[in-house]
Amino acid sequence: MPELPEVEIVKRGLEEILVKPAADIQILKIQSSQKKLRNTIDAKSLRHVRGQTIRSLERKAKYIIIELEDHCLISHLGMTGSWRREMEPQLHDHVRIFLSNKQILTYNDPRRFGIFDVIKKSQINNYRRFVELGPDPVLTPEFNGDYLLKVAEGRAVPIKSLIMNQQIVVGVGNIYASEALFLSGIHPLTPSTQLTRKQMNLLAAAIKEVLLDAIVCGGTTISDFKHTSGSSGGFQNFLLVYGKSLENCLFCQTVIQSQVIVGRNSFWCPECQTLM
DNA sequence: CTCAGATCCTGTGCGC
DNA sequence: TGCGCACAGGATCTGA
Repeated sequence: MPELPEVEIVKRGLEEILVKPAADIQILKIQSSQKKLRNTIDAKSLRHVRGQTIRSLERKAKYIIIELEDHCLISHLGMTGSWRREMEPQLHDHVRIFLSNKQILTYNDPRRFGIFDVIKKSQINNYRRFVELGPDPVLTPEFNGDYLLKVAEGRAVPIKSLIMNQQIVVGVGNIYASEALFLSGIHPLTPSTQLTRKQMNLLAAAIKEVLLDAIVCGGTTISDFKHTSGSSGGFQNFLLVYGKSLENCLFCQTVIQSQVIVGRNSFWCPECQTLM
């Protein structure tokens, strides 16, 4: 479900609920389903955050961080995770946060590929899931063509796999990888080592552009991505190749191809995207 | 070390 | 209508 734009939209939605109201909001209680997500939620750590005031929200890669006084709540939406503000419980609710303003914030995740963790604020830079993350294409200027050229050295992987590797660059998932490669005219199977500086410049710019455009549109809803408010995204109406196999390329009318590349379905226009 | 493939889950949609 | 299968937006582990 969620790549960088969707996570950014959810983070902004949570900000509206938790940070924007004039009065500070405290956490009264957190309940966990005790079912395993990617991690097991430590019941003891949930008790530590009782009574703490919510300070701020942050997005790091595809993670959302809710900063409290001494602790942070860290969540990752996996494939099917969502946050919503609603009193009624639903199937696959895993974390329910009872707030001092009498609202309930719930993390729901049918496939349970998501993550919910509580850590001390002082430990955030040592948090194991954060230590090997690459630069953020939206937030950091160090992500550019020169950077991609440098990290591609000695890598035999197809370029699509390279840009989906969160150690190389964060936030790009299966939809936006296909879209960015289309925008930059690069075939997804091109070996990373073979791309020129010019192509890497185009690719870095395309990644930034597509992620920012998708944020402006409120993210991409293919089947179940929802804002915290319950509304859907809009970028699915502007996808150029993802999910469009056998349709015609918008620019040249050539039939769009698809193929599984390193385990993920991939889409491209064989005319606009040439294999080197 | 690098890489491809399997794996963790549930829900949905398709063909038969 | 019902069943079985393929597939889905991610990250991590295994074994070659």
